[in-house]
Amino acid sequence: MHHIQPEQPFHLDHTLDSGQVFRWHKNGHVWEGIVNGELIQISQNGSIHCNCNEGFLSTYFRLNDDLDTILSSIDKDENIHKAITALYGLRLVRQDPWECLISFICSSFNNVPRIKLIVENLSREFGTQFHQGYTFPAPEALARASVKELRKCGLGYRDKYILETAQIITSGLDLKKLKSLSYEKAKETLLELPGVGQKVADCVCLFSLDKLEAFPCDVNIQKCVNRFYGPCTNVRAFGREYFGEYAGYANHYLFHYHRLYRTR
DNA sequence: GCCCAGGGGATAG
DNA sequence: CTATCCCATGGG
Repeated sequence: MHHIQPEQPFHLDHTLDSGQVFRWHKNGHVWEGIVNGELIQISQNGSIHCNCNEGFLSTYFRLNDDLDTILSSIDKDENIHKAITALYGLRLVRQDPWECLISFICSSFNNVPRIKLIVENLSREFGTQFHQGYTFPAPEALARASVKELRKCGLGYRDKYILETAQIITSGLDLKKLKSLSYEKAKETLLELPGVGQKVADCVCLFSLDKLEAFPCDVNIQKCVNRFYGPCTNVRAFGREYFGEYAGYANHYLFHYHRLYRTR
């Protein structure tokens, strides 16, 4: 077990319970998740206690992002200010692009507990078993699955999206290479995948491709923006222009705050 | 039982 | 281009 005192503001519960990741579960005071094929155990009691090294923590939890500078830059009004105050230390996570893509295709017209259920089912059925659980399925494993097998995981009508997207990836689309493209170009590529629309593409850009200006727009964010900032036809564009280069942080603070307190 | 969920695709206008 | 409609499933 390592004991680490982060230099950066870091609130573990807000970070892992905010609907950006789906393979983390809290047992008592310890969060457990399978990342890059390994079981990570992490808790926070003043300092961070974990079975991983500081390099992993820094990469996965984006500890090189200067959160105070970022939050200052998005702290534009009383509404976002309340979310920042309530959720201070919430960090965006740097996920694996493939896992992020599949997870958010599953997220459409779905709720968080059920997204978690589906992702666990997929991992159990198509991942690789190791001594502490199942890895997230490789693209090849999903690409050679049958629609019926996928449907058994609870995917519903999304089964074809998952299968066809997996087949496109295995036939030569390297998601990690999208990191080197601009936000617009990366998103354009993602939008060609079945089951990927504006919202899912923005989530993949924000949570796995380092495109911090992405401003995913779901029904919650739509309601937030309309209530706080008035009628708005293009919420994505509004978010990017209003909050700036770190609009994605503003988006996630608003999203989680709205979900916690159900401010209809 | 009922309502709804971090939407996307197809179709019509 | 925008407006509807439908989609499977199970948590709350």
